[in-house]
Amino acid sequence: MNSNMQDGVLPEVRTLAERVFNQLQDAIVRGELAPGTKITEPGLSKTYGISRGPLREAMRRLEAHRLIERVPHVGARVVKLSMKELLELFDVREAMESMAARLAARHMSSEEIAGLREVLAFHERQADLQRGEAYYQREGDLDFHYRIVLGSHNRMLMTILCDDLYYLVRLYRTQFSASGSRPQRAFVEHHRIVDAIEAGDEELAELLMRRHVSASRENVAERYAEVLKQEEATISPIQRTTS
Amino acid sequence: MNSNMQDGVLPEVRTLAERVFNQLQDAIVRGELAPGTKITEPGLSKTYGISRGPLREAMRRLEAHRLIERVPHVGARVVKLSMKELLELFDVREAMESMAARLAARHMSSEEIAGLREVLAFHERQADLQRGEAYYQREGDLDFHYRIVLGSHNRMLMTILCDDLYYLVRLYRTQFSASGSRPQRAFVEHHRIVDAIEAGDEELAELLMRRHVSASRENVAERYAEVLKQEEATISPIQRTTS
DNA sequence: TCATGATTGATTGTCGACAATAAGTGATTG
DNA sequence: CAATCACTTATTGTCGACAATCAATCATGA
Repeated sequence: MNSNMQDGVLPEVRTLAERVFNQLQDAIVRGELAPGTKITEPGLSKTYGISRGPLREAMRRLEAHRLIERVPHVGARVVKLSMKELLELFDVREAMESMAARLAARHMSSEEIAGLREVLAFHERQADLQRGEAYYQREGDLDFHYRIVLGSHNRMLMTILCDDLYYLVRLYRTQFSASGSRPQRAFVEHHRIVDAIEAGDEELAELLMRRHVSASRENVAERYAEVLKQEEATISPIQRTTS
Repeated sequence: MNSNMQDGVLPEVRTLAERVFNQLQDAIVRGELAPGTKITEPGLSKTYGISRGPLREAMRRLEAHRLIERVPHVGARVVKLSMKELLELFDVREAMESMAARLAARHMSSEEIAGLREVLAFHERQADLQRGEAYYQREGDLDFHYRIVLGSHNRMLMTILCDDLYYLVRLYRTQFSASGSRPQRAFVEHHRIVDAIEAGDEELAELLMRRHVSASRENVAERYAEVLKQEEATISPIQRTTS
């Protein structure tokens, strides 16, 4: 079962601009185009073998998805998420995904819930096999959240979260090479959330999802504080002399 | 004091595409371009006196903001919000704006809070003068929400709400010619929310904002149910014969 | 030696024309 | 008479070229 669907229906790439948009999006999210890289239209135009017209169109869409940043008459560069912006992203996710969980508890069918349980079981099995390899766990986590958003049956929520924010989440994970967040605890939380959804307990589902995202945020913030403290102790003295 | 600021700083329209984007956005939101209207590139190109290049760029941005809908090789038309989509919009707003209120309670400076109070007072004075004229009340309501979102100091939240969703809200208000929602009660709720923010009570600010948006949603849903029931009783018999 | 100014180079913004696709119209056939 | 097919027409997708703008470099002067 293909759980990595794109916007519900596969988009049927019928135009050049769309194709190069997908290619660029992938390249950015996978880290092939490093954050901060300057994007020049003639450059990409040559590498992808198309004219600047459709390319500009693709870049406009990338800008709308916040994957690149443009300045008029100057150019575009791949976004470089700061930790501040990452924490902002978590706040938005906390708000939107907890609402998604509430709506999922209201609307999800028993088939959808069964599918959700399958996703959970599948990724736990994978996690058992390859300990330490956090990659699949991360993708699995995103799959789980993805499913619940779909279960909200709210198209606007789906668009904002799945089409916009999740690409940013994946981008962050490559940029910060963020290690998987609290594996076993996350699994337990996932199960509790599904339980609440299955019971149709909107309040609880919302609350649990909220805590889940919030805990993830705190985990990141904490790790960030450590890194910052270490830099404080090592780089700072050098910086003092050079400046 | 100009409370109708756009993205914090006025955008300094430096390019044709940007200018025509703003013009089109205004035309759509004000209802000059009726919902469902087909948009043709050569047509707009002539009316605005520019070539198709920047026009396509503007249309891409409109599409990203969900103000028009495009189908490859077919064309674009102005969005026509259904009641279902409107209720979806309210759910998203409930989630995002309650989070904004929480963050506003955490971060808003006393100057910002004072400004917020001014906005409230100003619009109440206006409402006293022109009873029945719901227009200013509606704009005032949006101003209030706008300010709180800015007070969250969360740029991602600001972008999603102020740059994307609020234009949809205004579009809805022209499409459904929605009458102002519960004037005096809304005013009371606004004051309570500001009180909570000023007290730094995150939980309460969030809860009150949530109820405020939710009540607004229920008001719309109720009104919609009435309209639906009336149509059921009048149009339906005719429809039965024609079909 | 440093600051300021003009110049050059490259990149973006804009335009008009051509090719490809889809919808509407009319004619033809079962 | 209805349905299907071909054709016409309009609209979108794509391309290459020109103009406007910005950044960097180099020269000039204090």
